[in-house]
Amino acid sequence: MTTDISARGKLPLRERKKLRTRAALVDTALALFTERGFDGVTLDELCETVEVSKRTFFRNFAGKEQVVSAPLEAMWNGLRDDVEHLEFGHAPVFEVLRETLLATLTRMDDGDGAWAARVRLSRELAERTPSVAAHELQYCDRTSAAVEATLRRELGLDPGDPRPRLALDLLVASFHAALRAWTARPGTPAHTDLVADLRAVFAAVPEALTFGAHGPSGRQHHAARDAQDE
Amino acid sequence: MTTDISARGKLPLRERKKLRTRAALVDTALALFTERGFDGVTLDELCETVEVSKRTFFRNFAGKEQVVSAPLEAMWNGLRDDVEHLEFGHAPVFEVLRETLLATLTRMDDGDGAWAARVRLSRELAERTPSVAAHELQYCDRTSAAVEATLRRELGLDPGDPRPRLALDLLVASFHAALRAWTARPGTPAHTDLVADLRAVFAAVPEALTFGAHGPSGRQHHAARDAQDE
DNA sequence: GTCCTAAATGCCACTCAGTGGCACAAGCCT
DNA sequence: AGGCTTGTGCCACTGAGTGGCATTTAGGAC
Repeated sequence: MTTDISARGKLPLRERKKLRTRAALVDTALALFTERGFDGVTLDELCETVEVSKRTFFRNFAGKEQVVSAPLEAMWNGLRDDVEHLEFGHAPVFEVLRETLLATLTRMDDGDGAWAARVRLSRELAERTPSVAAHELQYCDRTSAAVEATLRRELGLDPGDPRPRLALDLLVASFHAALRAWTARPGTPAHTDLVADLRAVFAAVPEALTFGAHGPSGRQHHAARDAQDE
Repeated sequence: MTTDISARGKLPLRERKKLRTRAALVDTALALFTERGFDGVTLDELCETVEVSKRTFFRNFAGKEQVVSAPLEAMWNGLRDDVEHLEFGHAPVFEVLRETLLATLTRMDDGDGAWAARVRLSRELAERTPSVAAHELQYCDRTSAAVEATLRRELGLDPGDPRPRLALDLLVASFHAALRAWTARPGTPAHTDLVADLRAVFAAVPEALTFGAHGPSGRQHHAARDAQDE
């Protein structure tokens, strides 16, 4: 089977149909689950609405939870791929990863805010559905493990060195903090708001190790809130 | 119903029987799942072996995964409770949390290594069973959210301040890194080895933000390995 | 010790996510 | 157009998980 992508700039019909089915399942799931709850909608109902068989559903998604977390998984996949092509200079690895995640996140913007809208719905469902949250965390963890392996390989790091994984886990924690701040914003926050919130959280990272009950850092802990005025 | 604990230093029979049932389910599950895989043992089989009904199983555990992650959940519960009773001085919050987790972890040592043995089995199952790993991560995340709320309340922190959660997530990431190092040790590592590994990871934390591809930190990144010689 | 009540357990029927097998349909290539 | 590969739908099934309810067990009052 040859696929003449470069000549026609298009995926084969098979691939296009598959992507359309996936997208239809994601969008319909997010809408129905948001309206009636994750457990309030069976997969039979979802598949009937989209007019595919349940067997097809499971050919596209590993489980019910994954249809909800697909938008965020796409971003983590993007980060994993981006890190594969990174050039590491002398800068701290955490700094490089930070900029990479910001770039990856920025690139998820499809221009019409569709991705951001999906992520919002997905996030809200995750907050009220433990199994969805669990699935997302595990997917993220697995991606981090893959990225860690890349870092070790590219940087020639010792297998016992905990620093790469700590850096990655802090990167992920920052993203999750930004996501929480973003979904807590009033109204319908935009993609750019999420990027801004992530920047603000990154700015607060060094102080995560040093802030105290009463310290001289009081002025700076408004960083996350100030970013919302941009 | 009055329970005369202080007078006799004992839990009521009902509570004791319940704890015994729980422990039997955990130990049997860990043994059977380790031998035949998580998916290779049904709950019907597990309950028949322990001689309780499946209904009772679900009165004790929220799901099949939780019977595996129960030992670690006990530790996170301990940390959550310990943080409720913390005195915060002027030290950095991360430092206080660090010492608290070390104390909590140390206290999980029951003297005969039983808890550590359960955690090892649990950890190994989690590594080869995504749904177990997912459940653990979500439980941990939920506990972190509870601890974060305590920190905010006790320290009078702003709801938008990302630092407490970042500190907590870094604490958790450190524990997971230590757990991975510990289970990777040859032989049957002891409870004290886990404490040592956690100390070593904590020592590496500041550098997680600063290490680079080629930097002047090369000497210190053996901290995790040196701890294994203690 | 007896009796009553609260709490725990077991049994049962059931739902629904998830799986595997296989026939049929659709797309691709020559 | 024909043949082959890939994708889909149908179906039967398993096992985690749930709710209802009868029975058993433990606890407390007298």
